[in-house]
Amino acid sequence: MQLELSVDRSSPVPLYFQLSQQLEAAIEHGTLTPGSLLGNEIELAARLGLSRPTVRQAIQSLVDKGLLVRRRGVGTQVVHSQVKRPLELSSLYDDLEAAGQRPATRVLVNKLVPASAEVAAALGVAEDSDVHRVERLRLAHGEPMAYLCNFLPPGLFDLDTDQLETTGLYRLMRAAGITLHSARQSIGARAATTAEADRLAEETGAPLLTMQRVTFDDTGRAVEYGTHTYRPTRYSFEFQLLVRP
Amino acid sequence: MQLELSVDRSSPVPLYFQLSQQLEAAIEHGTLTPGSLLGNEIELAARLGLSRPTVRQAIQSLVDKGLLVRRRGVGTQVVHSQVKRPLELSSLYDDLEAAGQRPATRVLVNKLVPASAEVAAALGVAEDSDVHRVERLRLAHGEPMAYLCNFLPPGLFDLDTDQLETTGLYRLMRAAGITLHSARQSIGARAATTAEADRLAEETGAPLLTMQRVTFDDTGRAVEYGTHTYRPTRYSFEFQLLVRP
DNA sequence: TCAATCTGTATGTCCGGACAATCTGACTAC
DNA sequence: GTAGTCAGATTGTCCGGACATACAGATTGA
Repeated sequence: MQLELSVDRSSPVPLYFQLSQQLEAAIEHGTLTPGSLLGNEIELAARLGLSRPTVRQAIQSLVDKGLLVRRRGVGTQVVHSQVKRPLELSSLYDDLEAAGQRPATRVLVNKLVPASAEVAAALGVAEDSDVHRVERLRLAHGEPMAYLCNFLPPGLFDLDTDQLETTGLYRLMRAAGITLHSARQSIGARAATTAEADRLAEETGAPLLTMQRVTFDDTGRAVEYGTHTYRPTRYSFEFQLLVRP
Repeated sequence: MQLELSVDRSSPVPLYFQLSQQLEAAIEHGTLTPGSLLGNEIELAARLGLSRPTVRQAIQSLVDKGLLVRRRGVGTQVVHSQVKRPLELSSLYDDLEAAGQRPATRVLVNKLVPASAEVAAALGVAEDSDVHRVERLRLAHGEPMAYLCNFLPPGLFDLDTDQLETTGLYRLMRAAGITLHSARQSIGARAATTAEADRLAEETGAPLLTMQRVTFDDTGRAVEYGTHTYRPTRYSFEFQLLVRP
């Protein structure tokens, strides 16, 4: 049976993107079964009235996502394994929301403070210069899940406490026109101090999962530095990795 | 000043790859400074005697690596931030070796065992069928750093204890012709049991960093399932993430 | 003075074709 | 029977061109 594919040339959506989305949907939906050959590019292009480079571009984007594997002389196959999504720069808020956990946020602190040496180094600003300090408690089902402490350089965008309570920090940044580009992360663990334990309803000395992150926008500016602690009984980092070819 | 670029058409190395490597080296070396424009593609292609698609392919590969940013109507810029390497599917052995830590491995167990339900589900084999069980202690500077417990389906390759002591598991798999494709990881934390604490020279109840991982090859087979525990005072997961556009 | 418009420039998308490299499977020779 | 060889199939690389689109800065108008 042939897969039903078609493209709309009057649409402003690029042709290769239309095709890659349809293929991805077919894989997701199970119409294209794992291990099945995709059929050769030439014929596929002819069937759709597209050129081979356009078809290749569509296929390539799915190869980059890890959904397809190409083999010279063989063809293009759907990957067997259950690839869900290759690790993205995710926000805890979005993750929880996607998991249907209806996250809540309590803003504990939202003020300007002088940058410590550590924060200044991470954000690339002068020591003791003003930076935003935001402390938040993230809850799911009424239970505390994580304590988030973030520092942001001033003047980036308006840090409204009400907005911080109803959405995630990354979403606010994107809405403010900031193009996130990359982040440097560090995940570790340590025993909870008494203050940390109190905030997260754990006991002193209980194991905590920690994450530090500096996020950069596409101009190379550091736009956020965060120190987060998670309750390991409630949260763990799950992600899919791709081997870079 | 113009960057010195050249391609060797007699080389079997693809032209776009030659170019991307030279550009990457120039960025690494500082010849191309962060924020500098790369010069437009048309002229670059003309200067090198290449076509624009080839130049674009070279540039695109560096954009995918996060080293360059393209802006329509503006040009292609070198990213400011200190991108080191976007998260790879790394092996602890390679990581330690790259950090100059001269890792040592002590193989505690290397035998065939019947697969438990958990292992069978992860590897996609029948329950109670034979699988390899490998337990290793990874040390750096004579200090235990991590306890690694791995399960592998039988018949993949020869699991030699001596080789396991002198190199990493991933390197052995690659050497055996297995093409690693993706992995599903989960990073968490928990308190050490007495047995775990003894192995890692920690105290019972001390926080441990945990990682579970299933690795797949390019045919979709699960080739390895691992449960690792790390001493958080000695090890943390550090990596760079890219925002997928 | 400030805002809207225009224009140049650079990347984004798309085409059609050509040849090379590699894998699979069948055929052939020993 | 086994190993080597060959042919077909399919992706990999590369070319040259065309037009669309978006951004930045200069120009123009109010």
